[in-house]
Amino acid sequence: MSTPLGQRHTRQRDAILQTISDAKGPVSIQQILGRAQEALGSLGIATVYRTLNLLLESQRIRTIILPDGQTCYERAGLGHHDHFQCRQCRTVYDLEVCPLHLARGTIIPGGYMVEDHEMTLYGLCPGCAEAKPVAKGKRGRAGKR
Amino acid sequence: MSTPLGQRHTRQRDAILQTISDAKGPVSIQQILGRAQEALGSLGIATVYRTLNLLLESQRIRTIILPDGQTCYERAGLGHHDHFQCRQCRTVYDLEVCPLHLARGTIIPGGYMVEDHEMTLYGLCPGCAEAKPVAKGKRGRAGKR
DNA sequence: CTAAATGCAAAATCTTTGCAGCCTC
DNA sequence: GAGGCTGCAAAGATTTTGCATTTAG
Repeated sequence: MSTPLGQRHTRQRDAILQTISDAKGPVSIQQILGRAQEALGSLGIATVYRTLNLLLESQRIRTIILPDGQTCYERAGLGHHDHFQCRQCRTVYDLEVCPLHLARGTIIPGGYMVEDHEMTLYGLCPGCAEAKPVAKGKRGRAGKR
Repeated sequence: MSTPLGQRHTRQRDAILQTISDAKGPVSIQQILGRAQEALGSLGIATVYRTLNLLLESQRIRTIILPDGQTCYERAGLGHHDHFQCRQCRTVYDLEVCPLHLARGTIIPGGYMVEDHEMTLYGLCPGCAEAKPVAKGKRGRAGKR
């Protein structure tokens, strides 16, 4: 009861938190498992789940559930931000600016008083937009088959 | 190949689709099961899942996964709309107007080209706002979260 | 050396599937 | 009356938990 939880520093926890911190947006459990396994050589899925729950309890990470149902995790304390998922590479990014201009407390049509929101935007990320430069005129079908 | 799927009309399917149609927003499987059971007396959860999948395949309903992970269903063909969940009664409503003013194709800071979005707003619905008329001067439980 | 952490496998959830009997058409 | 539909229970899939062994401090 006195000691602030006898948490120990292990390679596994290190790798898991590092994986989340290194990402530029929310990452899924499978991504965490895969990337951390690369760094460790081996890692059990149960350890990942347990570690994530520990990190959640200690408020070091946050759960993000995307509209497609994918459960992801990201560092906590980043403040409000929306997410962007690229339709091409499927990567999820954190957005720096919130495109919704709606003051907290605003009442919108229907009589709803808005306090907060969660949003995921979809489209093309810079990398994919560059790799696939619009397909307006010609060969939009760049060597796909 | 000629008949449009030998689908039959049953009390169960009727009740399930009716439940979804009657709702003013997305409803969860448990809500569907509960409400349809009230109307039918009995109903197996497997039938609900099977019926929902049928309705999904025939594009009569659509799946909505809320940021809290809850999987809900709503009638299809309603066009783009965002959702609003009341913090008080937890009900999810369809919004008639989209509060995000962002033209399709707009490139936002970070270089992301936005095509679409999914958003859930949170706050107080009219009913709950009325039942709980602000708590400004009085025992305001300020800074709750 | 002691207690916490890991990893495996079993348990708990949620969703899908197999099958026998029921009910539309 | 035939074949689709329902309901139960078993099978899958995902996440959590129990326990023996390993490991941090």
